[in-house]
Amino acid sequence: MALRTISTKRPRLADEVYDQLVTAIMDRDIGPDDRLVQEKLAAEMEISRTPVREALLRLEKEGVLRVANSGGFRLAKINEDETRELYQARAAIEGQAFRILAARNDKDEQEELRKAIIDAESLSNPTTRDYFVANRRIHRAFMEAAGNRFLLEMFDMIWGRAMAFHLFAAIENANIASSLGNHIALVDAIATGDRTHALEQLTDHIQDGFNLHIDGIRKTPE
Amino acid sequence: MALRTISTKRPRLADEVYDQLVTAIMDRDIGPDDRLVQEKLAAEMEISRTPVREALLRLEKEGVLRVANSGGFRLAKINEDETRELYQARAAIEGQAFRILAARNDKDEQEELRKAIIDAESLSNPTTRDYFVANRRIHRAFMEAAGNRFLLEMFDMIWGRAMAFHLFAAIENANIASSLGNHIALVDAIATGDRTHALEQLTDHIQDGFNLHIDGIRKTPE
DNA sequence: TTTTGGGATACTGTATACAGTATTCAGTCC
DNA sequence: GGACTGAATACTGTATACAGTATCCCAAAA
Repeated sequence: MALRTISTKRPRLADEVYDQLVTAIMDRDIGPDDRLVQEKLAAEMEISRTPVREALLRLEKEGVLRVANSGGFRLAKINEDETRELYQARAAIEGQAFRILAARNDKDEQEELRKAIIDAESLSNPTTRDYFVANRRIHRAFMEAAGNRFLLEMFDMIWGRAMAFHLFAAIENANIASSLGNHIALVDAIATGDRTHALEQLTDHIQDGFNLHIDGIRKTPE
Repeated sequence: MALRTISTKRPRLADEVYDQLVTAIMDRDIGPDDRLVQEKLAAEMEISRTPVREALLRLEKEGVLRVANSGGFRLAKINEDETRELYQARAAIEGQAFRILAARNDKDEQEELRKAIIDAESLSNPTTRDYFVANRRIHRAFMEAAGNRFLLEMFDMIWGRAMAFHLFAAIENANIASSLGNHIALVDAIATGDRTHALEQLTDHIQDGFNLHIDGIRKTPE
């Protein structure tokens, strides 16, 4: 007899709260001016403060929220310097994954990646958020293929941060469509098996993204 | 009147618990066979379960602890594959920092680093833990110099994980002294201003550390 | 001896209660 | 009117209480 073990993780309200907050942030239901207060949120969701507190503290530790000086939490803000540092970190993480992929140079794997890219890019009537999500999904596919759980974890941290910082809000003001579409070229670069070349291609790609963001930020009205 | 603002962060018991657990893990007071139970810990520290719970959940999210199947938390274990992945991630993060430092090539900065290394390496009658701490401090100095807060954050994550995994326990069985002492050479590599060269030196250095660990793990009795 | 049933136990997650501190605001004095 | 004082308020952190579920253990049956 070979029965699979049942995924034995009981649902926790804290996770639910966490997810709701994250999507609320992505959907801009929570903006930089909103103050998140444990009691208020708990009342609104009709649960106790305990799980709300847990979720908020988690988001704070992740750098998504900051304690407001007058109690409660606010969205963390990011400036141009931090944006640059975030992209630098991104290059480090994703660059390593690309080196791994190019060294392995597995054709089947590359075919999978191509399919994933095409699938993610087939958007009908996309919003800015859709673009963000698709882009993230594509890049995450590369990371998953590389198969290093720590790199993947850090990837998630960085992109979660980007989400929290409303970085993609800035993109609204830029030409976002141009940032999608070069992804197949990245797979091609991996397929050459040349680690340096693959890394260069990715670095350029990320640099493009960075420039896009900076343009967007500069155009964003205060 | 110019009085300094008082560091306005109230102490939280949860942080205290967290710190105590971390040092207990590093000191091997908590081993892989111990089960950490909220109520027990709370009773022992003579506080309520709430802050204990918070600290435990944080450590779990950081990958230091795992929920034991019969309730409570256990130290997370690591195998050879994961060790390799951890070092790969390390190379990505610290490598990026080295590239930044080499590109900047600031002589004063390098002098500071040399001093920091000499200071950290002057150990009298050191234990394995002392070596680990010194090594961590040295490498962290490089990261701080690079000045990217996200890279630094990820560095802490990785080294925290290494600590939790008792990776340095494995080193006990290897020749640890040989892993210290090459750090000045790393600064020299940065000082050439050649990014590729600096990166190579670091990669070798990390590879040495990895080999040391693997040797240690293989020698470790089950 | 091995299996099965059921109750005790252990432990977590959630709710609620309590205490302490920072912030706000109204009232008072100049 | 503006500055200061003290009380009310708002909010967090910690403690305690409660409920539900998985695990363990022992007695009884096959």
